[in-house]
Formats: sequence, structure tokens, C-alpha cells
Amino acid sequence: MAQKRRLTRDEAKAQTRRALLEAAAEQFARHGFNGVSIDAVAEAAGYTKGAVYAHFSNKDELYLALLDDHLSGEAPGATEQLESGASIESFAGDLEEALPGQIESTRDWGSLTFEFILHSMRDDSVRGRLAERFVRARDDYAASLEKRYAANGEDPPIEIEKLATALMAFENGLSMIGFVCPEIVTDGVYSATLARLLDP
Amino acid sequence: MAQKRRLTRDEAKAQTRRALLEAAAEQFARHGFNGVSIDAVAEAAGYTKGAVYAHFSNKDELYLALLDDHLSGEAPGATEQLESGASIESFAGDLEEALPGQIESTRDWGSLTFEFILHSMRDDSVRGRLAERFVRARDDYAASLEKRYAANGEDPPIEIEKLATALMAFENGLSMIGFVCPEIVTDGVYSATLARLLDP
DNA sequence: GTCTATAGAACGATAGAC
DNA sequence: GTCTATCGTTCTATAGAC
Repeated sequence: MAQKRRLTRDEAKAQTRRALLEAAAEQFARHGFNGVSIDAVAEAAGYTKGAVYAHFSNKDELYLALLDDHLSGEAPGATEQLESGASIESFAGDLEEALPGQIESTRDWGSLTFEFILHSMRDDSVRGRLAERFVRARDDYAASLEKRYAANGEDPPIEIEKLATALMAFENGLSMIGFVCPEIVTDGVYSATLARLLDP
Repeated sequence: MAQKRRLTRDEAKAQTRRALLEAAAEQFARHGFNGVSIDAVAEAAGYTKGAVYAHFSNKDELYLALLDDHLSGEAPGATEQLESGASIESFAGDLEEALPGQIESTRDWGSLTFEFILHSMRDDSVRGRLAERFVRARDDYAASLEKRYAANGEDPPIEIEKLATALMAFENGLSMIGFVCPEIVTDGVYSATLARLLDP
């Protein structure tokens, strides 16, 4: 309660909105769209249903607002490291070390993404928005790879865009498997596969 | 109505069960687990709730039965081809050709799978059962690979279990991306990556 | 007549909307 | 906080196979 009267009405409104969206993100990620009630979102944010309906006309709109938020935000990426030009082995090893923690820390983000993917299979407008984001991610990835190989004067083993797609597929797939069945995602799966795919 | 009175009780029961499972598969794929009521499943199959609860103790069990049904019917996939010892390139090429059709034909199953995975992330007993299936699939895959390399007198580029996990991750991830954003899953991504990963 | 798969009403809980 | 809808589940009655 440092400043009790420093927020204008609009600021307070924006703050409430943000709190509701954050709470919704966590709840949706944890329990799924249908598994979450407006009540639960409101309560998690420290408000009541009334606040939710003051900001979003219904549950679907809340969801779409969340999607937009999600899409404009940054995906957790390792791009800088890729471009740094460190050896493939050390790069892959670093990533591997970070993986278990990352799976845990990005669990919400990941399952929210999966939630969106699922929705996108049933709603074409959602699918389109998500697809745009995938294309952008692929292009970013490809650009990083390009830089990396150029800096080292090496040639990629597979055409660069294809390699980027393959890496995205592998990473997403591995994280999906890791959620369900961590016992088969043993030490070294990630780094060995990455090294194998990236090695010139 | 060819034969009105040729079904024994057991036959009728089995037929009902099959009809319920088929209806459930379609409904779940189209609307998601939480988006489908037991009533809807029953009606789609031409029965009522009573029939559903006579065959499955609850909604989760219905879902699990669906999973078992699918997984047991799917096992004979690319396995024989893998073991046949054909060259990696022709093997990968064959699979690639089959891919677009497969993505389309398994679209329903794909979204069901994701639905299941998401569900399993939120329910530990479901997660455990799904994880068992993943382990078995990984082991089967690894055994096929083992046979293949042994037959050709070659060595796998990565420890065989890790390779199997990586392939599963890649395939699942690629099919996921293909659902949302087919434009980045260009021709050759699958076969080139597969060849790269399998090449001794 | 007995048994049981199924129909369908009834119940308690919970949701979204306002 | 209320109102209405709907859900998963349980329970009971019944029709038809044995």
C-alpha cells in the first residue's frame, strides 16, 4: 500500500485487466479452458465475477484476449546462444543442462500453447493466428542458424528452413513427451539429437 | 435390418460397445473431452446414458478405453518397413509420400491425442497410463531400430533408446506443427531429417 | 422365471450470464 | 447473489435373451 492515490482510473482498470489475464493464463494452463470457471479466474486474481464481466464480455473473449497476449509475448528461446558460435557440443550441452528446469519453468507456457494448438484444430481463426506465429518462429530460427553456420564457415547438413522446422518439431515434441513421460526423456537425448542435427 | 434376431446377447453387447467407442472418438475429436457430454456420445451412437454406464464406469474410463483401442490397432505401422532393411533413403522417402495423407487421415486422432496429453498433464492417473503407452511405443521403436542396424551390420549414430525417443519426439512434433501450420512443413523436411537421424 | 443391457427419470453440483 | 442450464453420476423400471 505504498501509494494509495497514485493510480488514475484508467491505470487501475489496466491493472485489474492485467491481473485477470495473468490469473486466467495460469488457470487455463493448469486446468484447460473448459476446466476453469470465471469464478476461479476472478478469485485467483483477487476479484469477483463482476470484475471479469466488466473487462471481457464473456469467457470466449477472455480466452481470445489471452491468446493475443500470448502471441505477442516472447517464446522462451535460446537464439542468442545459437548465434554466439560456440561449439555445437557445448551449445547442446548447455541447453541440456537447462532443460529439466526449463520444462518445469515453462510448463505453464507449454501447456497453454498446447491448449491453443488444440483449440486451433477446431477453430480456423485461432489456427490462422497461431500459424502466423509459427512461421515467424521458424524464420527467426532459420536466420539464427544461417548466421551461425556462416560465422563458422560451415555448411548446414540440411537446407536451413527445413532444419529450422525440424528443430522446432523435435523440441516441441520432446517437451510434449517430457510432460507426459519424463522417464523416456533421458539425459543426453536432447543434446545428442541436437548435435546430430546441427553438425555440418 | 437384414437379420433381426441373429445376435446373441454377447454379440449385441460387443456391437453396442463398438458403436459407443466410435461415436465417442468422433465426438471427442470434434469437440474435445470436456466439450462432450455422455449424453451426446450416447445419442450419437443411437443409445442413451444407461448404455454408456453399462459399458464404462465413468467418462475417464471411456476415454482410456478409446486410447487403448487406438493404440492396439495402430502398432503394425512402419515397423516392418523399418526392419525390412531397405535403404534409409527409400524408407524415408516412402514415409514422406505417405505423410500428407496420413496427417489428414489421422487429423481426428491427432487432436484426440493432444486432447489426451493435455488431459493427462492435469490428471496423474491418466498421465501414468499414457506414460506406460509411451514407454512401450519407445521400446518397440527401439527394438525395430536395433534389428535394422544389426541386419545391415551398421552402428546407430546415437544410443538406440535415445534415438527412438528422438524420433518419436520429432514425428509427434512435426505432425503437431503440420496441423497448425502446414506451410512450414515443406516437402523433404520429414525425409531429410529422418535420413539425417538414422544414417549410421 | 431369471438375468441383464438399456432406457430414462432424478439428484446434486457447478457453470455462465447478468 | 440469482437464475437457468447442463453436466456426471446414480437409481430404478423394463423388455427381451436365456
